[in-house]
Amino acid sequence: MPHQSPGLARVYDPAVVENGIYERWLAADVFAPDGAGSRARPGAPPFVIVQPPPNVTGALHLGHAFTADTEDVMVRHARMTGRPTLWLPGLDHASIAAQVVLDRLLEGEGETRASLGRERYLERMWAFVNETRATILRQSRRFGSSLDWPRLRFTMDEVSAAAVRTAFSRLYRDGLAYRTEALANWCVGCQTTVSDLEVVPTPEQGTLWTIRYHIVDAAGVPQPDRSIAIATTRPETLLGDTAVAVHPDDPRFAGLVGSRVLIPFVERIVPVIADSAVRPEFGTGAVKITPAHDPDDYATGRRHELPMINVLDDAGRINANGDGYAGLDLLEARRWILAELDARGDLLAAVPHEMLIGRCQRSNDIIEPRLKTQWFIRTKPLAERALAATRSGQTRILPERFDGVWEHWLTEIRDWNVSRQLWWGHRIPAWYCPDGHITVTDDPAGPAACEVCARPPADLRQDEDIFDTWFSSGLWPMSTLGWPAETADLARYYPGSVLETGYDIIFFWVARMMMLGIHFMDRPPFETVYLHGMVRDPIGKKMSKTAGNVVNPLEAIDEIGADSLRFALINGNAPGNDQRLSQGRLETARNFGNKLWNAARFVLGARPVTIPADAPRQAPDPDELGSAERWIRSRTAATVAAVDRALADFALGEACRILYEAIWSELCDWGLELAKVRLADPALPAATREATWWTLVEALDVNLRLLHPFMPFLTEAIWTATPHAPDDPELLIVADWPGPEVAGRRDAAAEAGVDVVIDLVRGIRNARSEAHLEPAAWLPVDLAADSAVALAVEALRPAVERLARARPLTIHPNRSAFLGATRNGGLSVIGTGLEAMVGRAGGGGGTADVAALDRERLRRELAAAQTLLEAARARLANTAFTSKAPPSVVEGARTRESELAGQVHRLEERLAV
RNA sequence: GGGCGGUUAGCUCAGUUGGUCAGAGCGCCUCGUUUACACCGAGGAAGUCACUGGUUCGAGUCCAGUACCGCCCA
Repeated sequence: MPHQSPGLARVYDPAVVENGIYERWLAADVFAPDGAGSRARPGAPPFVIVQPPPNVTGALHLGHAFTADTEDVMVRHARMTGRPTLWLPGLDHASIAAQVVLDRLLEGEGETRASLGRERYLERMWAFVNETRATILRQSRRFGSSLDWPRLRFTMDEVSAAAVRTAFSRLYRDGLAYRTEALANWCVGCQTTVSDLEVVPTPEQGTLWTIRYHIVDAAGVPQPDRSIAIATTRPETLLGDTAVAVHPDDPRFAGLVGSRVLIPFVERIVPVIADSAVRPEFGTGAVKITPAHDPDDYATGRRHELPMINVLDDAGRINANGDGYAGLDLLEARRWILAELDARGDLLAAVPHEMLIGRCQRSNDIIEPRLKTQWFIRTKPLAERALAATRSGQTRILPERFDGVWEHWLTEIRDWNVSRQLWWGHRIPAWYCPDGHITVTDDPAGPAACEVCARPPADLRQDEDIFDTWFSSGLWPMSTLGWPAETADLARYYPGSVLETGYDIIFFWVARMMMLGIHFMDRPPFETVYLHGMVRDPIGKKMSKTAGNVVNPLEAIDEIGADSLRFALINGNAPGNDQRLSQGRLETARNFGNKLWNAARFVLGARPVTIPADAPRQAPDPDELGSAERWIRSRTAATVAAVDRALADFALGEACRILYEAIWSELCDWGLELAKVRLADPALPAATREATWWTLVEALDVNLRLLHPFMPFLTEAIWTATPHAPDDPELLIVADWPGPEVAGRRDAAAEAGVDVVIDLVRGIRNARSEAHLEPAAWLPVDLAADSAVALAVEALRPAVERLARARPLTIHPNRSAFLGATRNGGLSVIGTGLEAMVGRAGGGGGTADVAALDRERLRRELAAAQTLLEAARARLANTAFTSKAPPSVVEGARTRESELAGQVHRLEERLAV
C-alpha cells in the first residue's frame, strides 16, 4: 500500500474516520483464528472468548456495549500477540423474556397467545426475532466488535437443539434429571413456573391476621372453650391447611401438641404439630401449615408427612379444593373468608405487617408457590465439581472477591427446576405412555417405543413444556463449538480462555456453564471468569427501560464515535466495579481521540523533505539521537511495559489511563514540543532531522499499536497513513504487539536529563506567570547548575529557549559568575541541582514590584522546602527507620534529604542578597 | 439474619503486593490566536484519603470496631 502524505482532516470526525474500516477488516478476513488474513503464529496457544449471547428481545444497550468492548479489547490484544484468536458470536432466544415482549405486541393487535395457538404463535416469534437479530448484528458492527461472524450461533438453531436434547437425555440416563411433583414458583402473568433465581423478594406492606382455630375432641366435635390462635399473612390459603404448628419448647402450647383443630369452611380436621422451625416470637407463636403453597410449610409438610392440598388453579383462582370459594381470585377469596371469620368471632386481630413478597423478575406479578409436576436437575454433584475447579485454581474468578458468593451459592445450591410452561424454546424430549412410563431420547424424531412397556410412538405423548432458557445457555461453551458432535473446533477451542460477563449473572449463567461443562467435557469451560460491573446512569441508577434513563449506544456512537464510547466505558474503571456514564466522560474520550488525531497529523506532516513520502518506516539512526529522542524512546518503552503489566492483570481501565497519560502528557506535551525545535532547525544536518522524525514515527507507531484494542477505528485510520516497516501487514488489527525489542530502549540518563529540562522550563513558566510578565516576550534567563544538569540543559538549549521563551539563555560556568550577572534582580527559579534567574525584557519599569514578588515567592518556597527537609531529617534520624527499612528506601530518603538541603541552601542565599 | 462492595479535591472516579501516593478527568480562577489540536496551550487554587482504635520504623493501602450508602443471598 502506498503511504503518501497524511491527508488527515483538521478535526477528527469519527463518522468519517470509522466509515469503511469495519468493511476493510471483514474483507481482509482477520477476525477468524483461521481466516485468510490471520497472522497467528502456528504454535501459539489459542485465545478463546465465547460471547455472552445477547437476548433477541430487542436492541443492545450500554451494558452490552461495555461487555462487547471489554471482550474486544482482550481479543484484539491477544490477536496482535500472535495467538490464534477466536471470539465467537451468538444470540440467545430468551424464552420467557421474548414471550413477554411478543405478548405485549400481540395485545396491541387484539390477539393473545391462546388465540393464535402454539404453531402460529411460534411463527410470529420467529418473524419477530429475525428482525431483532438483524438489529443486534448491525449494532455489534458499529461497536467495532471483531467477532468471527461465520461461526455465529443462536440458542434456537439446530446445533443448539441437538446439544439440549443430548445433554438432557444424558443427564436423565445419569440420574441427574428427574421428574416430580414439588413446590414450584408459579407466575400467573407468564403462565409458567420460574426458577428460584427469577423470584425477586420485594418488601411490601401487608397485614398480619390472627385467626382462631377451634380444637376438636376425639369425635371431631369442636370444644366450646378450647382453641388456638394462629397468625397468618395469607388467610385465604387456610383452605389448603393440613396442620397447625408450634415450637416444641414453647410453654404456651405445651398441652396442645397432638390435639386436633377444625379448619373452617373446608371442615377439615388437622393436627397441631411441634416443629422447631416455628419462630415463637412471630405473631401468636402458632402458625397454619399450607404445604402446597409456601416453601417453609412445604418443608414442614415433608418432615411431618402431611397431605398437600393445592387450592389454586393456573389463573390464580381458588380451585375445587377450595369448596365454596372455588372460582374466586385470591383477593376476593381473602375478603370473603375474613368477613366470614369476623362474623363468627374468629378473627381476633389485624395489624399492619411489613413482609417480603416474591415477584416475577420478568413480569413483576406476584409469584404463587404451588405444587407442580416438573423436571429438575440434581445439582449437588454438579456443583461439587464446579467448586473443585475453582478451589483447585483450574478456573479462577476475577475479581477475587466474587469467590465468596460463588462458594456460598454452589454450597447451598438447590435442585434446578428446568420445566417452563412456555412455547418459545426447546421442547423437553420426554414422552409419557398411558401407564405413566417416561421415555427420554435425544433422537429428534422421538422415541421408537415406550422404554418400559414398548408401546408404539402413537400411544406416547410428548411433554408439553420447554426448557428454561438457561439450560441451553448453560451448554453455550460447547454448543457454540458444535457439541455434541466431535468437531475440530471443539477439540481446538474448548476450553475457552476467558468468560467475560456481568457479575449479575454469575448464578444464572456462569455457574450453570461450569456445572454442565465439567459434567459433559470433564474439564471446566474456561480458565478465567472475569466479571465486570454494571453501567449506570449519571446519578448512579441502574439503567432500565421503565425508568427511561437508558442511553442508546448507537446514539452515543453517532455523536462522538465508537472509539470514544469504548474509551469512555473502559478508561479508569476498576475491574468488577459499577460505573456511571456521563456526558463528561464521553467528551473526555472524544477529546483524547482528537488529541491523538492531531498529534498524528503533526508527525506525518513534519516529514523532512529529504525523506520520500512512500519511504518504509525505519528505525532512527542511533548515532543521530539527541537526549530528547532517547527520552521519547525510553518513555515509550516504559509505556509498553506498563500496559503489558496492566493487561496481564486484566486491569483494562488502568491500561487506558496509562495510555492517556503517555500520549497526552508525555508524547504530545513534551515529546512533540521538544522535537519541533530540531525539525524546524535548518542549521541541523538532514540526517539529524531525519532521526528525530523517525523517532516520532516510531513512537506514534508503538502507541497506535498499544491503543488499538481500545480505539480500533481511529488507530487503524491513522496507522494506514503512517509509514509501515517492510514486514508490517496492511492492517493494524493484525500488526504485531510491541515486543521485547522496545524494552532495550529504556535510557535512564536520557530520562534524567530531560526531567531536568522539564523542571527548568516549568520553573521559568511558573515564575513568568506569577509575575504576570508578557507571555509572548523573550526574556533573558541566567542559569547556574551542577555540571551534569548544565550539560543536560546545554544539550537541549534550543528547546529550553523556545519552550520557556528564554532568550538569551546564559549558562554560567560557575555560581559566582551567575550571581554577578544577576545582581540586578529578577525572578528566581530554584530547582534540583540548578538555579536560574528570569530577567525582565528591555529593562522596563516595575523593578520594585518584581523584586518584592520574587522575595515573596522565595520565602514561600523556602518555607515549603524547610518543612519537607525537616520531615526527611526526622525520618533519617529515626534509627528504627534506618535499621529496619529496606536499604533502597533509606537510600532514596538520603538522596531526597540532600536535594532538599541544597534547595534550602540556595533559597536562603537568594533571600540573603 | 448472612455476605460483599463503597465512603479519597465542588462532581465522577483511579490508586496493582504498606515506603515521593495524596492523583486524573470535568468544573473553577488567571493568562494565551508561538504554523498538530480552542475537542487546545501555559499557570493556579482546592482533599484531616468517613470515623475510632490497633499492627508497623512507616498506613489511603493491613487488622478490629462504628456510622452511612449500595448490591447479593436467605
